[in-house]
Amino acid sequence: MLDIKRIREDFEGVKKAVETRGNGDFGIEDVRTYDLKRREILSTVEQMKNEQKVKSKQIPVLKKAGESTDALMAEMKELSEKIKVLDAEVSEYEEKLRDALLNVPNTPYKDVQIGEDDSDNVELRRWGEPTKFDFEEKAHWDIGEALDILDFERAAKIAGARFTVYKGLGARLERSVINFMLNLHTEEHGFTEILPPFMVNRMAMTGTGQLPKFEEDMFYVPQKDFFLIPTAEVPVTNLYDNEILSADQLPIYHTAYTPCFRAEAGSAGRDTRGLIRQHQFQKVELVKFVKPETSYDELESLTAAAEEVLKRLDIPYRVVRLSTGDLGFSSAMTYDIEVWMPSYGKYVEISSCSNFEDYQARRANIRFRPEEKGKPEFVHTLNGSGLAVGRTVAAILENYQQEDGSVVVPEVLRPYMGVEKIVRK
RNA sequence: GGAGACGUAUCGAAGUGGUCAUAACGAGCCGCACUCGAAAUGCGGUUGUCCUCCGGGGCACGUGGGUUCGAAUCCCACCGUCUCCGCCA
Repeated sequence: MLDIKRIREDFEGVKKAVETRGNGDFGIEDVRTYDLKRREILSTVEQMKNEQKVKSKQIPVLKKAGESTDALMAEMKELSEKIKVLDAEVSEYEEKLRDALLNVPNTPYKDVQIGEDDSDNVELRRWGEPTKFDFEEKAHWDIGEALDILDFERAAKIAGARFTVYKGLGARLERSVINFMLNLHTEEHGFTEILPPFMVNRMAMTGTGQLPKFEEDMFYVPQKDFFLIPTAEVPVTNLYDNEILSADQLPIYHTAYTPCFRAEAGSAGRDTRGLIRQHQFQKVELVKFVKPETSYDELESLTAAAEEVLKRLDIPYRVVRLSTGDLGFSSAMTYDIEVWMPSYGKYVEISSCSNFEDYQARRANIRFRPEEKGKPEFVHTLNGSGLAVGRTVAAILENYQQEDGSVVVPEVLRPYMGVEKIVRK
């Protein structure tokens, strides 16, 4: 969430920044109202509590001296009642303030171009050229079914639409991609691997910004009030919630492989075929906890680490910077890496690398002590896919397909795959 | 799932209704003294947050409620940890 003090001091500026996302002002006017109201009552009740504290110390003294405390106790009872009423009002406004604040998104970074949606995203660079074929290329779902390595029909029987069964070398390809990515990030990019729970509680979901606004996008386990994680960002970022880290612990780099679960509410009819949009998909995530002054450099290196996966797989991609209108709720700036997908005839998102600045850290209360005796400050958090595994598999199948229906295995994956080519068995 | 114990600062731990929560006691850590240096010893320091008319004040003993003039202390719920039993990959 945003710093309430910043909203107090620069209300118009913050409001304007938030409004560049479209969709109005996200109730930021209410934030100001509740904040004012809360502070007004708080000052009064705190004075009364001070009086209560001072006077109640006289009671044991009077008792010891054998004097009557009746008059004082009666007076204190009255005071106590008043405090109770005002305390309830303070809590009420505090809760309203927090709710309102949780529904205000992050303010975009100054470098982010103002725009309405993804059509205003800016392409920053391209790597490689879109793959050309001298035969009629097929989509990955057709390739996968023909090779008997992807089975969408049987997945639908046991779970429903938007699920996939991987089989044989298909399952092995998915696993190879995961291991390749994890090894690259841990061995060459300095990330420490985490294997987190795949379900989290409400507080974790709120810490990274999925709740309270996006509950309908999540799979929910009512029995325990758990949510299936929509991304490893949630468990991994919240690893350090309510902690004060020491300065020499930073930066912290974590990578995690997890399945991700998304209800895909409201996206019916989009990407209905293949691996692109699933209720469950696998992902290797990159998460960073850094000092504020370094976070934009860290965003560059995080993005570079994710790009490196596609470079080594030798698959063409491009990097775009999202406009204010396309930016995720908690993000201040995001680079999307988009992979060339022949069946779509265009670049498709395969990673989203974001700097959340202190927005998530404030929600999850993740701080660090700048120097020995210094006051704790919020860290900056970043994350990005490194990469989405299903989409990577789809991109491999499509970009490496051969005229005879087989798929050549990218060089770097061969040690993991044990074969150079996927052919129909 | 059943029975029980526990949750206080960096750690161990005391406090079981009042005027000792920055919190006893012990350890750790930081500084100073002593020393050629170290150990030992001695002295001092060592939470966070909110409000503020910048004088000061409020809150926090796992979390949230309740009782009371007053709660770390009594009551209720929840969360977590540990032990025993049951079940189980």
